Amino acid sequence: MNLDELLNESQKAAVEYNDGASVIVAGAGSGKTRVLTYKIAYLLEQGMMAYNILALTFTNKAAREMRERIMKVVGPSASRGLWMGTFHSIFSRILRAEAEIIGFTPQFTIYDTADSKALVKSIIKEMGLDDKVYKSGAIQSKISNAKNHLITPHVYNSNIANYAEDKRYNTPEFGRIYEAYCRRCREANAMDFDDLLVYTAFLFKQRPDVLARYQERFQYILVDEYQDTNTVQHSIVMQLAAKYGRVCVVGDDAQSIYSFRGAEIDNILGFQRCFENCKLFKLEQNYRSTQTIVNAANSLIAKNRNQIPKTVYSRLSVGEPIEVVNTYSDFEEGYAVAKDIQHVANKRFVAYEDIAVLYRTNAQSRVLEEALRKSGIPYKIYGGLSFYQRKEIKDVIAYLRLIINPSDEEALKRVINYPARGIGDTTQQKLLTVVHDNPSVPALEIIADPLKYGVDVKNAAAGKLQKFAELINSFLDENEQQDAYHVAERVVFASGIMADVSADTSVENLSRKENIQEFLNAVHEFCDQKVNNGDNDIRLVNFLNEVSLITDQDTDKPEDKNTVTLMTVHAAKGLEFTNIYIVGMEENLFPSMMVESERDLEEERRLFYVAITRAKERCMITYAKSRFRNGQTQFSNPSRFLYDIDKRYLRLPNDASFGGGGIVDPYSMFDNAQCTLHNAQFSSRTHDRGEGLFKKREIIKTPVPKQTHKGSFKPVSSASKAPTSPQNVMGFYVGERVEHSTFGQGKILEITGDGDNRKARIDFDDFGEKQLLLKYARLTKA
DNA sequence: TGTGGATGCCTTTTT
DNA sequence: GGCATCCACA
Repeated sequence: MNLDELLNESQKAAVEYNDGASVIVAGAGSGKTRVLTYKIAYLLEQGMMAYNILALTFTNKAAREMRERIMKVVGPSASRGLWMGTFHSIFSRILRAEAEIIGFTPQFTIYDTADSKALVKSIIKEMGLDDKVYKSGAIQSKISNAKNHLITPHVYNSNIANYAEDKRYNTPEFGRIYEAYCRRCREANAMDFDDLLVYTAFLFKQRPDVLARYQERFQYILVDEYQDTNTVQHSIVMQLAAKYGRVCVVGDDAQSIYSFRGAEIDNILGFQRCFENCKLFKLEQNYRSTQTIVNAANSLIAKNRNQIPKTVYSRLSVGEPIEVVNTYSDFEEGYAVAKDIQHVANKRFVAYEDIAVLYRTNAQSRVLEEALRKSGIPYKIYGGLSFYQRKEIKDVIAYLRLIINPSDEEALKRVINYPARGIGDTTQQKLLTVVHDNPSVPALEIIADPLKYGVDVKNAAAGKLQKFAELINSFLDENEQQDAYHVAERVVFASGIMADVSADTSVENLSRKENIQEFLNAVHEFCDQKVNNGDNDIRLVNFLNEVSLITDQDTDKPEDKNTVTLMTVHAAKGLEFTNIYIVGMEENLFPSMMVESERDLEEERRLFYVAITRAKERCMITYAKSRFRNGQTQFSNPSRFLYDIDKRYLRLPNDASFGGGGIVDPYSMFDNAQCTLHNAQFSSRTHDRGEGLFKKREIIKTPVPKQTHKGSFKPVSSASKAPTSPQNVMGFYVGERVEHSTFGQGKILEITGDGDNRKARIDFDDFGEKQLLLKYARLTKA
């Protein structure tokens, strides 16, 4: 391995320094994975054993790809035993090995977010709290947030300030919910995603002997995407590296976009201070994008105050400017993108798979999808429901979970009456009360003989419970004898799931059946692969351990090849495409409406930075004047971020109009003529191109009669065509003649109110003056 | 106990 | 607009 031939100067320096701690700040497209790969290869070459190296990533996909690359460089045998995986998978492995120390069994279940929410919900219900005030989703994320900051229920409840704060927000019982939640997880022998990290951190903290073992084991620690680590992850890395200090973290503060999940950008910003003589390496040469794209992205991110100074540069061709396109509506935006895709595909011979359309929110995908479909462009949408989140798959998995961990209450609740076996809510409630009152008795034992344990049910219900217990027990027996595939197959048929799914032959049910079949195939494949690798331990428990941490990102299917990719900007991180389209570049969408602080805004800007830097050769940015959102047409201004990019790198929709400090789009003339109303009522908000432009909440909500919307917004035939006249979409103005379905024609005398409360006083020819709420009036222009 | 129409909500989401 | 959830009923 000759590093001189493989790496540039700074990459090589970063690879070769291994005496102590280091941070590698890797700009977008600077060969970060390459450096990590060769660093590990280099360590192996220097004589370090593979099993002494720990490499942590955030996704299974990243881990797998890096493992494959390392295997190619050093060969399979040298890389065998490498500890490479996600934080969650590595630490769940450690926790299973040490489970008894922290009061779990090695078969503990991993609750996904849906399980956590369901548990929170039942706790709220059992505590007799109002679920309108205590929303399970919000409570669950607050619990997650507390855990991410290593705040246990005990610590939380010892701080009176927390209680005062919760009281102020009308949720004084949060602390008790949190405590109950942790207790119930424990009783169910279950950990949520956060617990996998939290328990690891606490285990190391409380048991120096255990920590010492792992410190010896992991002689060298590498962490990818360090800008995305949260407090717990940082704490674990610190503890493991404390003894030898041989740790290397890699990341890019400019691409930190997960603070809403607890990621702390300060972890990477301040990492150097955590170790004495910590070396800092910067990878600044971008090998992905044209100079124009890199420069444009730099000029954007320069507007952020909080960052590690660096100069990313490209030595590839200058390339063409980023094209900024505005359209009247979101529909036309979709067609503008589709038209351009056809252009680059036909004229420049760019393959569809080298093209991606990126958006801020998943909700934007629908319109784009429609435009691409009607234009005959093959596409694939990332995100949405993953295979393992589908109801029928979760049902099957719940049975499997119950087999491995009969205390798993969320799984029990899911399957006890699915398929329907006459065990209704009341019976379940009565049963669960007794289960909770007897934490030392296995739930299955109570189900098998409910009357003996005082479950307050009739004989008929007791019999149904008994039968259910027998079913599960027969699965347990099967699991003693058989491999994962045979158990899963037996469950699918004997539980009645297959019969239920086969019962009706509607289209959606057909796919449910296929999904279950596909799931069985996946179990089979898992077993095959293990056996092929010489590992004959193909018990269900092994399959389940893997499956609970798997996501859809990991399942790339061959039939998805050569299609345009549609995804959120978040999902695009780490990927690259020849052509990138960034759509919906509007105020209140990108940056998001939810932005509340300078910090939030900087994160949105980084998100935009991530989006731009996905492009290798060409990037197009679009924004629409009107957009159908949450059932309403909303109007918005171009994103402030467009003004952050040095305009030397942009091709603007109307160059002449750009100089004055704001993008004035061609439709604004039209706008002024039609929207006297807006001028009169919102002049300070909509037409002030100065500071007012960037104020929050500047969307004008225009109630639109539903039918009319569809008719008037269908794009004509091609996207380039001038926009169709938006008849009754934009709102109405004083003096205008209108028509009402009951009152006939009339003239608007006055318009008052805001948003949904907007009213019009109308003088009808035949009915005289009436005051109508625009929201309901269904007026059309006469 | 299961269903259906009304009601409410709504960013991003590596595990 | 779309989806999940909930209460009212059969």
